[in-house]
Amino acid sequence: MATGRTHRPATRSRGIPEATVARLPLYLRALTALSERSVPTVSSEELAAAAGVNSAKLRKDFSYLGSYGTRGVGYDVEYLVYQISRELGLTQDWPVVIVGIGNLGAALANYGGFASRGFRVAALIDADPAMAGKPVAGIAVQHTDELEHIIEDNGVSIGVIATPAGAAQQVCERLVAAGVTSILNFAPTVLSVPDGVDVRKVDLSIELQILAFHEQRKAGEETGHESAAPAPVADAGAVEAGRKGPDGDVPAVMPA
Amino acid sequence: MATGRTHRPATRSRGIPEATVARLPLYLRALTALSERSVPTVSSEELAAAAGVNSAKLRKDFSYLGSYGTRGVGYDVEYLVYQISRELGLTQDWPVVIVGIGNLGAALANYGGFASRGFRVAALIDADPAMAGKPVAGIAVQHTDELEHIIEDNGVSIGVIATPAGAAQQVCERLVAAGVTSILNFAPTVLSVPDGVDVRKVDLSIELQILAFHEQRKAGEETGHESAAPAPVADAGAVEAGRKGPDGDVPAVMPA
DNA sequence: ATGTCTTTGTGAACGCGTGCACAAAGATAG
DNA sequence: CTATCTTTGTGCACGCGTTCACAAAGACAT
Repeated sequence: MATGRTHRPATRSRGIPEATVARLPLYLRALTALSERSVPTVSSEELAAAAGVNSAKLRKDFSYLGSYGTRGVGYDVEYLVYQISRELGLTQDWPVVIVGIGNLGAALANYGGFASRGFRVAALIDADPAMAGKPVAGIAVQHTDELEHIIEDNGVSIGVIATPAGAAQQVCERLVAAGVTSILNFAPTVLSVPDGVDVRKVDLSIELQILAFHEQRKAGEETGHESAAPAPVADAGAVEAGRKGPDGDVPAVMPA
Repeated sequence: MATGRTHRPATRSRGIPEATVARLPLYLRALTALSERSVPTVSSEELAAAAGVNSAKLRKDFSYLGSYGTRGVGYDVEYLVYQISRELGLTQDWPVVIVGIGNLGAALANYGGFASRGFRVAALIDADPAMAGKPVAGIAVQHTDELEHIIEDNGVSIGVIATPAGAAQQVCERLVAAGVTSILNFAPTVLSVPDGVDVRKVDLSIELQILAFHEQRKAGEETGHESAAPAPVADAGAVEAGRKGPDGDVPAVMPA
């Protein structure tokens, strides 16, 4: 998982567990694919396989939405697509602003899946005056000065932050002050926001580090240490990848 | 949270809970910042605030690594940076390949946080012959034909998939066959992999949909429906954002 | 050396999420 | 109409993760 919810500790929304909400988009995607192939119905087993989850879990997830299946048959694909879309709020239009049009921001602006499913890029915003007016993904970039103006005029409630880490908190505060209540943060920083504002983060660096942890573990087991004692460590990994730094006792100095 | 772990149901690695592993990078980042400011020690309270978590949780997390704190004082910043780095496997070099050099792939290649902390972009791979040889982020893009060759020669065990959804599973299989055992997937598809291979996914579209769900909920509460009954729904949201589609009973047709 | 004060490390309780396993419900055939 | 077969919906138990609250440990002053 690349993100983590912030705030809202156990405030299960309307009885639908957070874990279930996080899977609904997955089901929706699988269902949309079936719909395009004109498949009329699916069983929980088939759909679960397509979404990569357990069928019992899927049935329980759907049970939170209501009884939309038919016993002995399965679920009506079209109907379920509609119900999930509605539950997720995708039957309405969500204008979104992207702040920080660097490599990543531009990539996001160009991302096709963005436009689909009710999301619409209302504006691209960047602090660099040289960027202003330049078209990215067919939309002219606007200067940060316009931020509040844009949010209010378009009724934007979802903001995407793709700025450098240093600027993220400040941008966040301006977005929130202007009326944004949901933020998707790509900057490698912890954002602090007032209650009522949702933040989800996507952090490449964290994901890689988690993978590295497991990778190291696999390599360690492979070469023999079964580690029952607290810490044999010290020479973990070094698999076939040559290089293995001077694993001394001096704290490694970490850039950025 | 933007991603979700796949496989490895309850295989707690070496006694360190998965949830803790996922937070270690967060602590490391906060600690690194402190280190750069030459702060010698931190209390669990301070560090927890910086990382955006509960102090009790942080202490319990650290307790899985060992007793690295001093009661009455706190934690030695440098020492902790080193211990966490070692635990995460960041004291060694991790060559990484990025497959799919479109907008996103290029953004990832240019991402600074990539190079830091032991990760090194070993190669950029794309299926488009026209891309071959073109430099992106100072590295010449190589053709997909070279994939197996590159993986083996560089001892790559971590792969990043930034291809279109349609190509992801196939690329994944080739990566795994060539020896990659950890995959970070940016393509909006469920990847199926053999046991022993870790997959983490980052999915923009899913994140937005989760935000939309909560956003809709907030808007609904605001305008009055406290929803005790199963489903008053139907006119959720439409806040001040003008547009509100014909919210009829015909299943919405979803592009892509 | 003794006492006070701060902060860690953890035992215990609780709640959420998952998965099993089965009863209920409906389709379908005879 | 009855029997059989399929598939949903869910009660229940279990395990992980979070949080509280406090005892133990060490620093520091006297």
